Amino acid sequence: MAGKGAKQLTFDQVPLEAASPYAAEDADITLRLHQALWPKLESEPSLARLYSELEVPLLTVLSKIERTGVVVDSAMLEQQSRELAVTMHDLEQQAYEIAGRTFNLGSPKQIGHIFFEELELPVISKTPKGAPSTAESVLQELADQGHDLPALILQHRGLSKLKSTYTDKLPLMVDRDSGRVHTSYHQAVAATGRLSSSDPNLQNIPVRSEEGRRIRQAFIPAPGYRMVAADYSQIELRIMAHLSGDEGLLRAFAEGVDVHRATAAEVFGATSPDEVTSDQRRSAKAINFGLIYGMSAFGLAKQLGIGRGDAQSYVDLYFERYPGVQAFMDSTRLEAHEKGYVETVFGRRLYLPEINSRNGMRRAAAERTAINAPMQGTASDIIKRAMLAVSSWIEKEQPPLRMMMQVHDELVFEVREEQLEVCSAKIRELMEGAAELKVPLVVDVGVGDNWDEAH
DNA sequence: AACGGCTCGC
DNA sequence: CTGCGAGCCGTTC
Repeated sequence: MAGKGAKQLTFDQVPLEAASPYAAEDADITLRLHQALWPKLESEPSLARLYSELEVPLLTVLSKIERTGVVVDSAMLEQQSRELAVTMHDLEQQAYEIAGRTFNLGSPKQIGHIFFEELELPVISKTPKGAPSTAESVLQELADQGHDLPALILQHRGLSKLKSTYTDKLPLMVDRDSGRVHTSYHQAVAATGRLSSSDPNLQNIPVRSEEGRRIRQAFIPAPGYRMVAADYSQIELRIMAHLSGDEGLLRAFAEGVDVHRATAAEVFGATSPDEVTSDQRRSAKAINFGLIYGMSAFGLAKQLGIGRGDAQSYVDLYFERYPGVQAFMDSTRLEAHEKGYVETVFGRRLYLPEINSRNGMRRAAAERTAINAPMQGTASDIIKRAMLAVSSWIEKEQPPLRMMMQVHDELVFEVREEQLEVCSAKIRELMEGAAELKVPLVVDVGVGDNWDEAH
């Protein structure tokens, strides 16, 4: 969208809109893109195809999604802002009482001074610059030790984030003409091939906390429509199964079992998945996610709040049970070192200039990226293919719906009530068929009167 | 304006 | 010492 304020857009973020007042400008940008990129792509067939058959067609689809926008109930958010202000003021007064003076609850520096100088609380960890950290995990630990002030600040921070970023800001971003909010999607920002979203970012709307989900309740369909959210189930783990070819993991997905539960049964030696405790499942889930991110045993220990030795034995046991995953990780690292890049299933490349760095930290970071990028990037390729398929169907059949948002593994639509069933089924079919992997792709489709309910 | 610290999402 | 983003506020220059 034109007319942004102070914030500077990078070249990659310049929104392209077909059939807009900027059509001539857009055509010029597209031409310059071709001139800049094509010479680097044409010699490599997979890159050339990703560009001309995926990214370029997607441009038009994204442009339409941006222009469509989504209805946000401003009155509901403004009411939430007022309620948050009251609660936050309450928390502030309580905090001043405990601290014995007033201070800015939004200032990590002032909090650090009060905690570690005045109240002499223990320093749990430090920021990269050496200051005592007051991050969420630190406040949580201090709160668990029975300190009241960290608990208050924790609560205050959560509410402050919701208010300043979402409930205050989103109503200001509703377009006067359309009455909807219109994000911008960027195709060439994230190194892995993901889209990013800004002004407003619709890819980080809260969902995990109860208060957060109230914000999603303000995202509503147009009158006569219902909200439909379709998201890929465990897509990155499925891609890990595909890329590694690990038999145990392939079998788990082929049988359609709860994969975290299956992992827990394997790693913790339960005789059947039914015996897995909720704690074991939670640990297995952390291991699975950690693998996708290239996490070390140290990181897993921190995540689970267990000893380093215990975490290492979990990881060892995991690789013993899923040897294909171990081999995949090793060969991915090797490939990254030898070629200087890694690839997705569709041949999208991520170059890793620091993979052979003499700086151990940088090299390790590049190795983690090498592990993660093929999975994150393949998932991005797949949902982009799905968006093209859905878009082609929309153009051909003109179903009564609008594609409104993409959130990495999820597509959100508003669909006329009369055609809800048939449209949902078609969306599921097109998304599940967007790629043929060694495991099935599974899409969960939810329907509701707002984005929260559709999950 | 730039940066650090933090927190929201997948 | 787990990957990829956007964006807020406070602080510093």
